[in-house]
Amino acid sequence: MTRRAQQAEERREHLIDTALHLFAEKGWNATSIPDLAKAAGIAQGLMYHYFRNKEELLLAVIERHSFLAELKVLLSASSERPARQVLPEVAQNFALLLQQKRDLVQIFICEAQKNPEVARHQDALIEGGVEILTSYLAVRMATGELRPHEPALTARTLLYTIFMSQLIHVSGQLHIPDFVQFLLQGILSPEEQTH
Amino acid sequence: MTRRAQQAEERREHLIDTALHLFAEKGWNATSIPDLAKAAGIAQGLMYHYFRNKEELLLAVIERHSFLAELKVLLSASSERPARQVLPEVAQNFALLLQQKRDLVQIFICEAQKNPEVARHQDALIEGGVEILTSYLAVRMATGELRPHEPALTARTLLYTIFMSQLIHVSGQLHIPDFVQFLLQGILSPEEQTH
Amino acid sequence: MTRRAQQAEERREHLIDTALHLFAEKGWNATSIPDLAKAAGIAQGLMYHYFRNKEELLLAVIERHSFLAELKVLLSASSERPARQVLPEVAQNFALLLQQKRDLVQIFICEAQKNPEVARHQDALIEGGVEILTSYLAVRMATGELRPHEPALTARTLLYTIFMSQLIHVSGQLHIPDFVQFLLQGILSPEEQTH
Amino acid sequence: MTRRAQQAEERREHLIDTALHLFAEKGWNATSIPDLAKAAGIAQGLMYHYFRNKEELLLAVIERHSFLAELKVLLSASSERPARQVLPEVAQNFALLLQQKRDLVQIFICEAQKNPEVARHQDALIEGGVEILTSYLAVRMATGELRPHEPALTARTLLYTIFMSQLIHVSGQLHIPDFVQFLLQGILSPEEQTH
DNA sequence: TATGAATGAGCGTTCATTCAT
DNA sequence: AATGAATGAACGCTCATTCAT
Repeated sequence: MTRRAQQAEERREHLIDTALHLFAEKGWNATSIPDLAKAAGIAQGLMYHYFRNKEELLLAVIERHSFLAELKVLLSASSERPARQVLPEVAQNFALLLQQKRDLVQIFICEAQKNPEVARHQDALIEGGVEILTSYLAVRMATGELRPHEPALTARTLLYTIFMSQLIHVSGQLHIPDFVQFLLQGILSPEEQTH
Repeated sequence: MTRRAQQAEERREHLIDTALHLFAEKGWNATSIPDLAKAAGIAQGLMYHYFRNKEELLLAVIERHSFLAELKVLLSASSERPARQVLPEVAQNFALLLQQKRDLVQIFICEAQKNPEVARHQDALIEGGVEILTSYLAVRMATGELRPHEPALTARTLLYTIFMSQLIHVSGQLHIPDFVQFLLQGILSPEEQTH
Repeated sequence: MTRRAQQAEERREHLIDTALHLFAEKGWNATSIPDLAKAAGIAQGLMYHYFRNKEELLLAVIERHSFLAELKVLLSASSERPARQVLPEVAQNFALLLQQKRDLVQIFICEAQKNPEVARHQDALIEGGVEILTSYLAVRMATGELRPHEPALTARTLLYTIFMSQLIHVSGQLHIPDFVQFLLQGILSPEEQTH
Repeated sequence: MTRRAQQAEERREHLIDTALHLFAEKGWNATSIPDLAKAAGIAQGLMYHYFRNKEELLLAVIERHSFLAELKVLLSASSERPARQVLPEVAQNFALLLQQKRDLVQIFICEAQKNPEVARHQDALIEGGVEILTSYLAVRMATGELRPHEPALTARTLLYTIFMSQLIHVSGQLHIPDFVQFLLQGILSPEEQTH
């Protein structure tokens, strides 16, 4: 890669990162190209050398910052370790990831209903997360640690609840370790339950 | 009230309802006053006879359509009836209510982060729901139907999960009766569990 | 005059007075009918029962508050009294009148160039003043108190200078008694004066 | 400076000049951006590339066309030449300057009371003129050409009167050479003058 | 690659005015 | 006489986008 191409690539990334913050803060619609150009320190026109238009920039932001990969790593718990150890970790890390990616999450939530492409990404992310967590739970069910039940339900309950608790800014708080314990009580095999 | 004033009141309501749909569909920001006026069949200028500006219209929409009252009725289950009967009903009805109020829910989620007044309304709604459901669960815990645990956790888990499942348009679906059964397994007293 | 007609007349006057202040403060153009109606405590529509439109209101204000009559009284000095007594009084009273009528003066100055009808009124006022003051000076010239000269010049100098000093808000001030003394005496040294 | 930048600069100046005329003709408030853009032959939006808003355009007009410098040159009469030669020239040139700058004068008079920044400029102009003319007169007083008096009074009388005679459109006219002669000489009969 | 001048449509909002009540 | 609902044009201004340089 030439020096020039490298610089261009950096500039592109910089634009995407700037856009991420602005889109999250004010929404895609309310973020203007002048805003963006000023925040990124470039001329307005230059935007259109890197992206066809404002919508493409939105998609680029989402693709660039989508965290499906991180989410998969995070949720790919070693199937040998017990759920009572793994789930609290997974839940906490998931909450942390959402916090780090709060900007993108906001964009997803607001823009998904208006833009089908965004909705596709959102769907892939959530279903990807559900799928991999479900697999893990299924294994733990097979080992007998967890009682027989529909593991996708557990996965959705865990992910949805934590997602919601991060999404909305409410005065009440969800204490995640307690929440996981609570979930576990429901799904552990009777012989695993110690109280 | 004169005929004139009555007609005016109806017009006002009609404007609010029109705005509800458009705001939900395209977002508050992307809904223009010309859009709105055309959809409502009035002149643009008339909007400002009824509302000081576009933001006040948003707040009027939220106040007019806020469903805290309905939510409270819905969640005010008779404390004498057992949770294993009541919770499935409550969950289903909550999901139905969210579906009916989908437009408002979308507005809440998108606009709450940009508009503190909207955030206040959203918070009141959610915490109101959590509170009342928590009370019911506490009673059922006192009767011994539910095992001792933190009832607010159950309330949040139930409401958040259903909320999320209505909020996002994903390919995977959450089957609500199964979800409630799953939750119940975790919180019923051992002697109540029949499987 | 019936009671009703009296009330209507009062209302009309009240509207004119309200308009006078608002027009002077913000200009005719920048004063809106809603502004005016609110300030006068009436409904917008009522304005149009009393005045055909906004421009007619402007003309009504000017006609109602034009002070040509007062000006004439003020400047109609007894021709028997000497100018060295009369002119200081006249100047001071003229300045006072302008101060009282500051609102109307502002309207004249700003609107005269855009509205020929207003210009007509302004012209009548100024030329009326000049004329009557000139007459007085002519008499005093005939008596020999004043040396032979073009009295209209004196009249204009006196009126214009005081008008300007009231019109503009400058940091420097004109002391009117000194100004009149100065006018009376001229500025050349006696030995320079050749006539 | 590149060709582009030069053209831009010219456009900016052209906009200012166009605005000067329109503002003077119709007033700042009554001059719309569409008016202006059409008169200048540009798109409306371009205005905002050159000026932050309509008020900044007004200030740019005033700064660009303010004639304090010209006024100072004009009034900086050689102190060695006698007032009876100099004052008529100064008065005539001042009147000519006001005529050339009629547009700006109109703007000053109308907008100064509503816009403090404009008022500041107006004050600077008038007081600047008064000051420099006063200095000259003081010198001529010191030489003995002019009798002892307050020279600022003469300066204000001369400038104010000429200003007013240019400002208002009245049927009567002020003959400037006669006016200056008159100022120089005073109006009392010699035998009435007591000093 | 990068600039920023230029466009024209569209924004939220205000307005003078009309008119049914 | 008095109201205030209703209109539609116009306002100041911002926008996404284009393009000559």
